[in-house]
Amino acid sequence: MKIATWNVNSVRTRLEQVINWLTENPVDVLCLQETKVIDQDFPSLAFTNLGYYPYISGQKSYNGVALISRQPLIDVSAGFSPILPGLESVWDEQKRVITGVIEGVRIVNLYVPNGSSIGSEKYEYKLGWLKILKEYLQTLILSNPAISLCGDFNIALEDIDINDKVKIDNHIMASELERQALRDVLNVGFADAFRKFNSEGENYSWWDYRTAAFKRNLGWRIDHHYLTPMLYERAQSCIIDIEPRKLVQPSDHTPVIVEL
Amino acid sequence: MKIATWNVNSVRTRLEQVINWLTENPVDVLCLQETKVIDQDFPSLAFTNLGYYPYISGQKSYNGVALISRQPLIDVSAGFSPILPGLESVWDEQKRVITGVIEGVRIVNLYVPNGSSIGSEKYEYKLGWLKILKEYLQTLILSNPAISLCGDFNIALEDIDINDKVKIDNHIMASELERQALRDVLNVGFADAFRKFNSEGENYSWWDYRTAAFKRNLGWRIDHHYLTPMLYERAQSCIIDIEPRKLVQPSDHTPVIVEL
DNA sequence: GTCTATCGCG
DNA sequence: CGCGATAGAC
Repeated sequence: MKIATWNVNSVRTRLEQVINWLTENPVDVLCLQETKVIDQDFPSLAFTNLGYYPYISGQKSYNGVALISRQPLIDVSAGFSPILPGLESVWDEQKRVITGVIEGVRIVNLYVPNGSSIGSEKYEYKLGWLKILKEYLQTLILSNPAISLCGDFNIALEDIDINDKVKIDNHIMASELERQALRDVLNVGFADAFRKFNSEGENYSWWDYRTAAFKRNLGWRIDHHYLTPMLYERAQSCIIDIEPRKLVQPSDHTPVIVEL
Repeated sequence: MKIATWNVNSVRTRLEQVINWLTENPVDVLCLQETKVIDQDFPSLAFTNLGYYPYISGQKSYNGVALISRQPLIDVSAGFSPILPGLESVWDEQKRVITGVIEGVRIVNLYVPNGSSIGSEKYEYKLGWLKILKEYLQTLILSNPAISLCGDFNIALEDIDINDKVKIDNHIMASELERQALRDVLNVGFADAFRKFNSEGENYSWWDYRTAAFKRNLGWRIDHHYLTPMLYERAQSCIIDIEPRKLVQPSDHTPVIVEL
């Protein structure tokens, strides 16, 4: 089973690229982030025409996640609150979480808040959101220990995941508090699929649109697949496909694919 | 000599279409309106690469005119004030006039104000502008009686120039005051080149983007070539090329070409 | 740099 | 409907 994660930075603007990529790379589940579209305007037909089942959770302008699956998913839900019923609904105003089950594997697709800058209100929101995420995963794992967690985490856990032109010290997406919060999430029982197969640097999934970052390979590895132990053992490969980032009018992120 | 007028509704957005059209239709002078770009950002290179000489007068966002000539032009000037030195400079804030001479023929390229709605401030500006235009042409004609006047006039002089779905009575671009003002301009000594060759209705140069106007052929003939007597006698043809209006992302206007 | 929403304009 | 400008996000 192949699962891909891709922050497409507007599914409508990127639709042709996404459809072309999915045609060339017929993964079982494609996890999209930053779809930037309300559900009624999501271009579902383009995916159903390809034989895929789209499950979507979107909002206007910002955020938005989707699961595009070759087989129907079961136990699909969006947001934290279906799993954490007591939760204040404010945590689900931003559409950043969607999950469903295929062949016994629970796929969780995330768009972690960016955090803007260290110490900002959005930074606090990001840290708080990661705390909720931990509870969410702790709950999910009780009923199904096979979880494949992926998405745009907006965090690079190790310095090797960041190009060396960046002054990492207290940089957003690399600060100790963010890394600590993410490690705390992963301590629920997840391991990084990419690092099972590759311990090299200069493997990035995101390059800023500005300053010709892609051409100079000044990227970050912030899009991840994290697997619970059974799935981690089962994983056959995890690769970053940089081809879509080379196209004209690309997303600033590129797909990462794990094979289970 | 062939002269074309085309309101391109942003020369930058339409650049590929304009270059393709000019390659297929190598007219001697292409008169553009609504270039919507300041002079330093005008895509001159695309035209010089084709062997044309661009003469431009633009502003940010709105208006903007250009003469694209196969031969260098002489006596080029933009705005009314170079010809009417006493004029208040406010009449040249909007870039709507450019002129130059080729083979003894003075080309005048206009983007007449739209006028918004009857009785509005913009309507009064349009009427005032046409008064200045008359003085401008009266002055020009003194030193050169061979004038080819073209552009987007935003006025249909006769009901036959307007599709019959429009309630013409007191419609902007068809009101009696606008028509009177334009007739007054033409009385300086100009005749409509198109009507030398064609007396039929349903010949339009502009179709509103809204309400699928082009598909239903609900157009207006508001882009004109007006000629002083010598040139009118000399005119060989005047045709409207509706092909560019059929393209994807077209201008709402299409070229009109006169052959002298 | 790129994308979205909103606005003025036509 | 489609263009450009602007503001906010990332």
